[in-house]
Amino acid sequence: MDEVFKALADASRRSLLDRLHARNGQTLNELCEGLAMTRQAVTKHLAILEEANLVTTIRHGREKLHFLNPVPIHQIGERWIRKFERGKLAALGELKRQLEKRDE
Amino acid sequence: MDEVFKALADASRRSLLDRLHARNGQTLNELCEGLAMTRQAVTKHLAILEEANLVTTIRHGREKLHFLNPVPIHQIGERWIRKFERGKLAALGELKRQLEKRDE
DNA sequence: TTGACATGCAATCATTTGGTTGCCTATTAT
DNA sequence: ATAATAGGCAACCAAATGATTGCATGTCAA
Repeated sequence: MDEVFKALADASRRSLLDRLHARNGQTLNELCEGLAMTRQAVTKHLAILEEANLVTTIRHGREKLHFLNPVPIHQIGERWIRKFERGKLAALGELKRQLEKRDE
Repeated sequence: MDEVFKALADASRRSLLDRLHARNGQTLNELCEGLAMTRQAVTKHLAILEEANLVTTIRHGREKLHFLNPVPIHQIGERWIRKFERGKLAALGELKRQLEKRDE
């Protein structure tokens, strides 16, 4: 879980996920196109995404195809974000009450 | 958005949010209790959470009360995670297809 | 088979990050 | 008044991070 959060913390990596979401199964060079980064930098980002299981790859000859794995993202939503949504209204209510109390 | 992702990337900060979720409106010292970190380290984490608008504070005499703001978390869920859930089945399907193609 | 293409590996570098220590200020309680 | 309490500020430090460059390897096509 921590690895996923860490992987998602970088805007370049989130944009790589966006690219794969737009078109899945791209090669490293395709993913590099138009980015203000060297290929090696992209390689490192992809390695981190792969480590976090957000991206799966398969070699196809001399090419490496990258596929988005949406499962960990879904899990963040289910296991983490949802927890905070339950207490959401209560939290805001309590905050509002305290803010008003400030003027007493 | 980037600030929120960055703020959530650290396990200590997520655990501070957990603590506030368990009991909202805690002081700095309360949030420090039982943590293997100095008060100043916690202060810095809270500053980052506050900067990302995940935590709101109000001074109450010499105490500073910390409140969880669940809105940015909710936005991550709505604006970011949901996007990937829509393509979820398609993505997994395409991955499966490619994996099978590997053996050709 | 040999040159071009796709990717991998390793060393290096600057910056950011997470943390510490030491001291200072403001507020409350005795 | 003064001591204790709650928090703030600043300098400093080690380690992690994001990125680069240079070279190596593996694969395909002419």
